[in-house]
Amino acid sequence: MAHYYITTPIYYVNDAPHVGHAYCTVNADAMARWHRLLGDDTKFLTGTDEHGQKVADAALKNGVSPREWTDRTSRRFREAWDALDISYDDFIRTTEPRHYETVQKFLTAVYENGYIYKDVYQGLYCVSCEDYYTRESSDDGRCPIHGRVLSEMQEENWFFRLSAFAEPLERYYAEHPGFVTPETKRNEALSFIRGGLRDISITRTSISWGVPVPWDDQHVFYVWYDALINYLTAIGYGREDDRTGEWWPTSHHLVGKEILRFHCVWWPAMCMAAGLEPVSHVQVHGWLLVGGQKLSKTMAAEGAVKLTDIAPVTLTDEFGVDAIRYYLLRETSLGNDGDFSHEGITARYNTDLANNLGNLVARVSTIVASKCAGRGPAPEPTSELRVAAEAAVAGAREAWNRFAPQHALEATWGLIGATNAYLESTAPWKMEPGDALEAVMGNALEAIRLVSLLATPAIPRVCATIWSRIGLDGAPGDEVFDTAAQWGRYRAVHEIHKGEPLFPRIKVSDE
RNA sequence: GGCGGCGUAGCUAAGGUGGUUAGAGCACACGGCUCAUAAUCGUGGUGUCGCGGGUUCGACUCCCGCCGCCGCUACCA
Repeated sequence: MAHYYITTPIYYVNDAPHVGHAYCTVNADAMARWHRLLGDDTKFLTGTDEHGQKVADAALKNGVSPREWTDRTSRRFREAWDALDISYDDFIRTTEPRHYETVQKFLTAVYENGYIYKDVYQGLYCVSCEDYYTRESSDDGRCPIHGRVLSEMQEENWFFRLSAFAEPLERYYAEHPGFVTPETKRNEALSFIRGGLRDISITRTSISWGVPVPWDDQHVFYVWYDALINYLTAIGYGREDDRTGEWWPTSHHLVGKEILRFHCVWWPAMCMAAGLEPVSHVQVHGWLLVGGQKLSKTMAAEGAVKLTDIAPVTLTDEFGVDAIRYYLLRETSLGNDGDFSHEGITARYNTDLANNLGNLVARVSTIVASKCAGRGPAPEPTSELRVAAEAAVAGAREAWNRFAPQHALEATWGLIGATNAYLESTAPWKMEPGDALEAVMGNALEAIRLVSLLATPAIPRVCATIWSRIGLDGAPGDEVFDTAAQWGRYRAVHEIHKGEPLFPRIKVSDE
């Protein structure tokens, strides 16, 4: 059985979960669901990053221990993912013992391979920020936030010999053309590598909220350095339950463009240094941007103006989980930035979900109820709809496989359109009950069955509802895709339940 | 400053080792249908493919310049 391992970044607990996090997580979730549908042994990992000075500070400010603070803030992410039907298999927290163990094993390997050494870090330090700035990022020697003069500070740190990996990284990129997608992001990473790599300091003595350095108990690892290793923690690297051989290196990291460098440069170099093959694929996505569009009343009432101010649950409350998932997956092509707007969600909802999908299910249900005694008839072995269905199956399969939810959904909606057109041309509402009518309705029901199968990775909840409304047992994912996707599996035994509209139209008032 | 990207119909945008009428969706208009959530089906675009040059038999697609917007430029989750 094929293995499929996909990860999101672990989100920093000091952030509140927002639409940007949801965008990435929903995309990863859809891919995980797609691979489960294919019958792959799938592991979908997400989690929270909980170390670092800022977390310790926030805990202090709130009068609780870092542990309590992260328990509280990490939980918010799980709640957001519950609201979005995120089917993660594992939720990792960097403060878990298993993570400490893996990080220490991993970095000990790097250390023993000679890629970690001690040196003095010199930098411009802002006392107020408790943070370092580079010459370039400082405001002419002053802190860009506080405006005070930065002081020259020194700290003895352990360094990672990143500079040793410029050439190995270039070779790795050359030998693995699909390592980073899309290609523009791959080029960005490569040009960074070609621009020369400097060693990086990976430990801190000034703080204690981190993973201790096993060979030097005065130090803890710098957050980014322990965070990346979470992908290995989840598969047991360096521990008794080590299953790295099963899940690695054929794995997929879905990451936002802002953390490209860490995942496409640091991380593969770290793996090489530890004697491990780097991850096989990093899929970089762009950002959703909020234009000047009007926000909904709910959103406006919460003072939302930036994407990062919009809580996912605000959206699922207003539109429903399937609508939001659909919008996030359908509206933009992964890898490019996209627009996020209330109007956009409403438009997608009304046109694609209410008018096309919801209404199709409703009209078919009604006709079957009145003319087929409420029992769905069997499809014909051949039909013009079968041609459209097979095209949709092929298109969706191909798109899901290349990490293109937008196109998978486009292909799926092609079948919805073809089915609506098929009904127009056959006009079953004018036909007398009988074989001809039954054939038409059977074909339409079969198309609906296939639509709910193809759309399941994106909108699992409503697909399961449709599945049961057309009288099928279980859920769309119960049968392996290659079998389920074949035309003609709908049988003339199913009772149809009309039910309430799946997506009641949203009235748009012009203001 | 350096590197890179973007600019295509009212809106969102696809595409292309240069080559028949530049493909879509939304919105809009007209027509059909009335099973359906005022849904659906059909038809409808004289779009300077940012501006100006160049290469070419031919460029939206290649080259140069310009304008506008945006990223990255290392230890900031």
